[in-house]
Amino acid sequence: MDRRQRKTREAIFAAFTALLSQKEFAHITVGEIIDRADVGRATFYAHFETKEFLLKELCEELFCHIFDAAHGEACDHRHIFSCEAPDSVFLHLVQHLQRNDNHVLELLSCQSNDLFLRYFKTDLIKLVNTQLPLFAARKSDELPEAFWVDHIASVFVDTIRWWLDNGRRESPETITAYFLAAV
Amino acid sequence: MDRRQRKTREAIFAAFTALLSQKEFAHITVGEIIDRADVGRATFYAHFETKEFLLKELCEELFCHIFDAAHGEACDHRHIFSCEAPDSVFLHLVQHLQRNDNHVLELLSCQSNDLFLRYFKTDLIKLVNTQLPLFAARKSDELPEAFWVDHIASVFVDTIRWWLDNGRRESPETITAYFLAAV
DNA sequence: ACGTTACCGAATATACTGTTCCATAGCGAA
DNA sequence: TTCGCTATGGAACAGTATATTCGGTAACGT
Repeated sequence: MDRRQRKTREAIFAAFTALLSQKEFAHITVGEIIDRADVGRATFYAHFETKEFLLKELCEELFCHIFDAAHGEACDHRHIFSCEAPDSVFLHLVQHLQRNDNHVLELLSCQSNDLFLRYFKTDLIKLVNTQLPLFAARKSDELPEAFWVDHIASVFVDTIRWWLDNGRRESPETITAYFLAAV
Repeated sequence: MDRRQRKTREAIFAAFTALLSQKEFAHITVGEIIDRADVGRATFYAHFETKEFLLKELCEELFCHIFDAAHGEACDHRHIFSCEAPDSVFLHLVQHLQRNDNHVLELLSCQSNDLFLRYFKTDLIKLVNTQLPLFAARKSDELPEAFWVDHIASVFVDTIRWWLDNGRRESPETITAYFLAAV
């Protein structure tokens, strides 16, 4: 990829991320993004069709790192049948979210749009599918598998949102415990 | 209230509701609303400050009916210590949602915005607060009350959304059972 | 050093918002 | 019915945002 393209793309991502931590997605304009990124208007549209596509690509990039790490973790556990606490995948996920510098948390809060949440949940469902045995004891037989998986992912997102809306006072360990106790 | 005002208001509500069942809130313009409602631009802004306020007032009107009925039910149960299934409040809520002609279901689906969902959940939390004993057995002691109430409301909304996203194939009784089994 | 390509920046068409104006028709009350 | 009041219509308006177009320029990879 051309160095100019890469630099432009990164500048736009950086500007967009910074703006996202200040105001909600809906109120961010292309004008603001290109001002802060210091690129031309035409350049922006050469890279991204719309604001929404920009958000989508940003999500893909962010979640790629987060969930790849979590998935790797999940695979490790299955391979070596580790004796560690099997819920550590979700704990690591929360820890990753908290220490994260990419403003993912701001994006997950309800001040942002629900597009972001939908992308997040889509990836989360894949992760949950690898962790189903963890929740087998809690599952009532009458519940369809599809509902159950969606439910677990939903509760995780809801728990994170509750955490954020209430000032993130709890530690990642506590929040993970809440999640596992609630699901 | 002036008959003209009332008619205008109803025309705008009707047009807005019809549009909401066709496209998502964000893409609806004031121009479309006043075209369909057949009112002047100035008239719209005499009634509603913005599109968002229109949505808010519509929600208040819709939820007022739905939750008042549910609350009445809840009160009845407490007063007469009925022997009926104590989960009937939520069953009635789901039934009300299903038979509802006001397009509430379309609005609750993820195609709509999350403003609507937030308003819904706010009212739902009030209802859940009157029904806490129902869920007392499921609550782990380590969970804070505030988290628990929010969790129950979240699971209800998530269940309804799953129902809608999957084509509303299940009966209200089944969905209520799923909700109670999942929470 | 070369041809290619991304970029700038300025201009442009289009669309939506929210406000203002006055004339008019409908309203409630005497 | 009559009268004063007010909601409405219709149109114009400024302000803002989107998305596209263009030719000149500078940076790129080979």
